[in-house]
Amino acid sequence: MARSKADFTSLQEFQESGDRVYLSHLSVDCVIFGFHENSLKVLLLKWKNGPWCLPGGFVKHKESIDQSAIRTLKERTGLAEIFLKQFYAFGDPDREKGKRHEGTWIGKRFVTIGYYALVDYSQVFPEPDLLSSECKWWDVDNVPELIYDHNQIMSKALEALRLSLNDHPVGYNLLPEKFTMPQLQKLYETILNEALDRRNFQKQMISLDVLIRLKERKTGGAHKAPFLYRFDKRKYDKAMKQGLRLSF
Amino acid sequence: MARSKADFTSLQEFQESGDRVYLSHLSVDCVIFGFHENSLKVLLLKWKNGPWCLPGGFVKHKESIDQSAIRTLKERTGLAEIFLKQFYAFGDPDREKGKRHEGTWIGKRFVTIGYYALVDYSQVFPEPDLLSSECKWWDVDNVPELIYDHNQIMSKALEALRLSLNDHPVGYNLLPEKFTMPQLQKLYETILNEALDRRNFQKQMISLDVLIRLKERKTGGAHKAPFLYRFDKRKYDKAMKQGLRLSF
DNA sequence: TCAAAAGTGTTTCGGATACACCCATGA
DNA sequence: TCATGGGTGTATCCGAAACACTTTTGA
Repeated sequence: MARSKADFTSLQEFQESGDRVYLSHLSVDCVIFGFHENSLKVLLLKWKNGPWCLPGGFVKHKESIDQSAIRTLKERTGLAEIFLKQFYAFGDPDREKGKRHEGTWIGKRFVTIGYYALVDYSQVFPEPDLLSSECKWWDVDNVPELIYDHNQIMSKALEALRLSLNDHPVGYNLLPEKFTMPQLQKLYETILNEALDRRNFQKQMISLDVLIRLKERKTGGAHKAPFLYRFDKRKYDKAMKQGLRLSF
Repeated sequence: MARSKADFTSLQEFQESGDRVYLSHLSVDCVIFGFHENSLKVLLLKWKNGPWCLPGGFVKHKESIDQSAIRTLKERTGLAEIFLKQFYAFGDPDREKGKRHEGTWIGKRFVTIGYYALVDYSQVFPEPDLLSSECKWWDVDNVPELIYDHNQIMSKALEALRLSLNDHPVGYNLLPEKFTMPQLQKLYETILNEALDRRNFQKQMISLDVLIRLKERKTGGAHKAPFLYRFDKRKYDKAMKQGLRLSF
């Protein structure tokens, strides 16, 4: 799939005729979550000589907003077929306070649709684009000041993710293919920001009936070797669709 | 507040220069729920010589999307300060299949943001507008075929409303100021589309701590006179903000 | 041999569910 | 007087939460 920014050869051209390729007034912002070293990360972008922001994009004339988010994600992480969820639309007229580029296409007012994504940290090689100088992971509870209302968008995404734990499993795409129960627990604890009982957690996860315990154990570490698990993709997807009833 | 359609004196003018007043490519659609005679109703609009649809509107240049939904609601029901919630954005490029007005402003592709509202049926006097010939309440499980993807939007709104019962009270704005416990129960049963135990329901509602039982009883009907209740607005609002943990 | 992590099972408790009896009212 | 709807209380059950002991491993 083509990179959206590549439709233009310069920022100036982009500012002058974004209209030709994209719907005006409408953007998509992605809160890309990853999990690494027992903490939840977000992928952020830094504008050249500017502030940090969420990776976002615009909506092409014949593209759905979902596709637009998928494309944005692909550009930034190289990943396809990952979990992506629309969570809220942000439409205050002054949400983009301090916006520059007055008079250009990009300088118009934009309503943005927020998506959050869950990706496998270890598979991602962050890359900046035409407009940005850096792209890297930040710890969710230590993000810098972001442009416009992006801090608020991120908070709302995190809140949506937390709420989703009550009726959907999480972990596929966020963890490596094989993982241990303690790893899965750390993930939940990190998202929820609270400690959980080891034994009750295990019972609850197993009762979801989306895990397969492998014969292997994770060796190498000190202490007793934990079992490895993987998700039963079919059952996992079913649970994602149907919804569960858990409580954290 | 001015009626949005009143910014133009004719449909033609509207088609030619909607741009002047509104953001292009962006609309708002409202699923307005009411409760009457033990069934859940939606307020629908009929285009002149055309199909039924959800009341919708466009977003003015200096207006938030929320304000736009509030305005739309006001136009249709005359009501202000009622409960309104954004639930999803619909952005398929071909969601408006069969769209007319090719080449005009209104004929462009629109991404629409869905809101649902809960209103007191008895306070509403539906009125059509410039573009529509009829405006009336329909039973939610008996709506006609709607334009574009509006049936889908309505379903999604209903689903969102059902889900919200799990963590938020409902009834304020949807019921008259004073109401009986059986009325409240009917409301829940209607939204959830299932029967609930009378005694357990009452216990659950009282445990929410948002109701005030009045001295009066509802007289006039046959049989034993039920108590009247009203909501404790302060506690109700708090519960709306904080969220509850119920289960239906 | 010991500290630290991981595997597993039992008890307890509270909230949800199921259920029954009495009361008021108009027909 | 009786059918219908409304008010209230209690027993039960299931799932969540609390909790303890054993096993493995490298240091």
